[in-house]
Amino acid sequence: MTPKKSGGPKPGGERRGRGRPACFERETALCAAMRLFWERGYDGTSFDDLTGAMGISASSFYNTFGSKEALYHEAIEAYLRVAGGWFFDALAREGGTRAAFDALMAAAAVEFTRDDQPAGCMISTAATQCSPGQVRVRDLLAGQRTRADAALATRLERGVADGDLPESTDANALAAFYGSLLRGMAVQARDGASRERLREIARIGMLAWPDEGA
Amino acid sequence: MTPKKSGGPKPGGERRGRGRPACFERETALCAAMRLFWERGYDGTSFDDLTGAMGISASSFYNTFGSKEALYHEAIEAYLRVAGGWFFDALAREGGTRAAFDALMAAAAVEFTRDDQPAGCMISTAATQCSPGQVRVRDLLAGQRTRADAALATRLERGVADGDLPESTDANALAAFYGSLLRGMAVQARDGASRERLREIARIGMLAWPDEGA
DNA sequence: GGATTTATGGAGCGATGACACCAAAAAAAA
DNA sequence: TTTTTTTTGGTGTCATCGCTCCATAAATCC
Repeated sequence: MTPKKSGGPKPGGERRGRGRPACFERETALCAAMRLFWERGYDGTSFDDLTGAMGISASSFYNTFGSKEALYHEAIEAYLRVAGGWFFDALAREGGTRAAFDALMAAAAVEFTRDDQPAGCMISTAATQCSPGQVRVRDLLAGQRTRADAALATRLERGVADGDLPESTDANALAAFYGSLLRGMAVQARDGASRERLREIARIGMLAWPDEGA
Repeated sequence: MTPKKSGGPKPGGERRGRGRPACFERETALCAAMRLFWERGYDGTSFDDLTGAMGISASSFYNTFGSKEALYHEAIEAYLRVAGGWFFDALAREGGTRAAFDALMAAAAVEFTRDDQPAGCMISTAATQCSPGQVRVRDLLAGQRTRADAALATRLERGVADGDLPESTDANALAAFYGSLLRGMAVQARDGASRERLREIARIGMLAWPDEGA
């Protein structure tokens, strides 16, 4: 255990161990799994599907990711990090609250219909119906959806505080409305709706924005 | 093979055959299957789950309904007939177009949160993500959703013709908006949202109704 | 180079999936 | 009662599921 390591002990996140190095990149494999889960859902994606798309063997899979369910957890995190950034970006953006939601809904129309990704949203439409054995996965997804709505509500509350919205605004109800609309748009996208059609839905959704006079 | 049939060949729909009568009612068993599919989805529901809930054996199942997929088709029809009537009733109701959609959205909030039924909608949230092997089921569901949106659009077009909506109204886009919102509400219901919360979402959705002045 | 450490491919496990078959049972018709 | 028709329970089949084990290959450290 003399500190004469070859290069550095752990230069960043890259592990420089002693044994044989892996012949795949963890992040790349994870993204492949994410796309597959996104496209097919949790139990629509089999072990063999996963190892095939990730380009690794069953044993590599198991001692790198632990289990299918653990991988799904990581895939969700990867989704939020890699493909779901637009959601949080729109909420964090400068400018008025209405402009933020306008941008959010417009971004959803674009992101749900990218031809380099599966249609719709990985989380919005996942595990809404499932067998008793997958109740943990369902609760995980339901929790993520609740958190998304909570993020919307937080932004709306800030809008009320900033004077962008009437004092009488029910931020939780309005957040639930926009959250519902986003999820419905995700289903439409999955069923093949065009970007323009989603953009229209988003535009109509903004007509429900609380009036100053309300 | 003498043509001396017993009495009447098929008096109505009630089959009075010669052999042993079934010890279960077809409709009752079908409804039990519908509820199970509604709660757990197509592949979240196993053969054994079904036969158990329906109270019949595997062979009775097979020669009464043909296959799991054929039963699912029948369950969808049963859903539309038994539990989905409110949708078409609201669209067919007397009065203005806006009142019809108001009633529709209010009914959705009620129907999605009945304690004598699974939460949400059997069709809205089903098979949005699935394996390649279940593409037929997915297309069936997507088709039903498309038909629902088409029904909304037809009613809206009538509204335009009746003068209830501005000539400039894009009926297809507006139908897609309300269709999306309904599906999002179904997801919320599945995640445990209360009837009052859904009622609020529906109310906000009606704020997007086209202005006469638009 | 030799020892050590780690990843890899492949075979195989028990469980469950949907479905199929068959002899026995039950009820109407003759 | 006998015949005919149909349902029924039980058992079996074949595929797939997620997962595990083990001998081997490939790197690093001494």
